Amino acid sequence: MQTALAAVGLPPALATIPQCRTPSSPVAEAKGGFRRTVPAEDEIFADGDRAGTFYKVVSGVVRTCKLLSDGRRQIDAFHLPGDIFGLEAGAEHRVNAEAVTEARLEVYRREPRALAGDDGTLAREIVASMLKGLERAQDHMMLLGRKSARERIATFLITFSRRTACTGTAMELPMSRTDMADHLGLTVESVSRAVTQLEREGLIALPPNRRMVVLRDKAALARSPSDFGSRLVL
Amino acid sequence: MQTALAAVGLPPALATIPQCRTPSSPVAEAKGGFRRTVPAEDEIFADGDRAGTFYKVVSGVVRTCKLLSDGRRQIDAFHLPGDIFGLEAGAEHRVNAEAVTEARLEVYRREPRALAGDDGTLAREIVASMLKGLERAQDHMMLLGRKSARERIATFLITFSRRTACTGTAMELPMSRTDMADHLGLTVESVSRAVTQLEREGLIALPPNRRMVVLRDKAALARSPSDFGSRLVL
DNA sequence: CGATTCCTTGAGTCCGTTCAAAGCCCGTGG
DNA sequence: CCACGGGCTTTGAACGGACTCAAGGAATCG
Repeated sequence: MQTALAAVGLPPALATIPQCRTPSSPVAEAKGGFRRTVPAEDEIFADGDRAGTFYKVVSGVVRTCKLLSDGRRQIDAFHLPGDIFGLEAGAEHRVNAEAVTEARLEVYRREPRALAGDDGTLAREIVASMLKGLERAQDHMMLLGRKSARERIATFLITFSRRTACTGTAMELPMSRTDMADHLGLTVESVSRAVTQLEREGLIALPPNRRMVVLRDKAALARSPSDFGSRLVL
Repeated sequence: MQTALAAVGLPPALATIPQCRTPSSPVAEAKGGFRRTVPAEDEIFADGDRAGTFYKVVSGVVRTCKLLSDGRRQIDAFHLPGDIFGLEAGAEHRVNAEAVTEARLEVYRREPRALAGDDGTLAREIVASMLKGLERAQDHMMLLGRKSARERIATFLITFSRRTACTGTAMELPMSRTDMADHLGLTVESVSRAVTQLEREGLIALPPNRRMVVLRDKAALARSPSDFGSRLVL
């Protein structure tokens, strides 16, 4: 247990965190329910809601986003199975969360009581999730601030394929082009054009079903303009 | 102690974290040193370095950034006194950290030993810092993905004035225009033009010393295109 | 007081947007 | 089984905001 926490670089004692009940049954329970199933496109919580709970994705895909008063939208992240979202520093949520596909969620209460039970697994997950989220946010800020439309699509496809542990070349994109656009800081039209361009270049193939993509050359997609640092591949 | 942690919405038991020594003396110590002073523009750590330590800003300003192989740079955050930076999910740093101004830092070892001593204050700070960092990252992604140059500058000035708890209207910007550009996803020229535009509009004033700004109308600066959600001001 | 560096300004270009329309899936119902 | 309808996606043409390239100005430092 200690080693696990140490692995994410934080004190082993963190493992004592509990306070959030460990789910027991795989299906929804009476009292409040530890699980929740949300239909595609339904809201999970809204910006401004009291942040009394947070969630872990069991299956499906969730998006968290912010809106400006004039309707502009920024999807800050897509959450895949295993990901934790909805944790806030303050008392209220600061993003909207919606199901992209039908999603099964594990719900955790944020309140201080109910410490008992947990063996620290969840605590470790939470910390790891926060750090991972920050890391993804940093990468995404680089994408939003400095990459071209073509690079954004290429990076997105590669990143998503890695996150879904997609082994082959075919991959399903659960979200619409509009969602991709609002995640990548582009318009739908630009997304479409960039995707088409990658297809013409032979890096990807686009089956009739537009939610599918075939990554024909992952290496080329990944090596658009490489990052410096750790995994620098020269 | 428990209440403090609960305030950030995480289990009180987190407070038991320690593992990172609490600094004792306000000046540099022999063994490894708990404090470190870095001259302006000097590197603190680089992308790819082993992430054996993390830091808290005592005074001065620090920037963390990523680079692409072709030189494009994205500053993901400026860290002000009290902020914690350099915590990583993995074994290596994934950003570069440099001092913007001369900076005094508190250095914490990440290793699992040395649990003793801390009363949980640091643990709470770490968690709060991670959540705060994530929140700022979300806001910044909205800025990078969806806001115009003028809006980016306005948002940046307001956000920075709030973070520095700048009470009056005059504010010092410790970073160069280039740093602002690389933080806001713009070019230096665009930053300069947008700043000039805000001045012409009377929202700000620009003293001869270009590192200074006078926020003549914070309300107008803040209300560019307002966020929805929690603090919605209609 | 000169030199360097940073910041600003100008002119022209380009990428992504906007506006508009057509194409394609897919579900529905005849 | 196929025609129809609606939403999503793609494509086209023109526009515009930020970028690039290039110079000029201002402040700071030696």
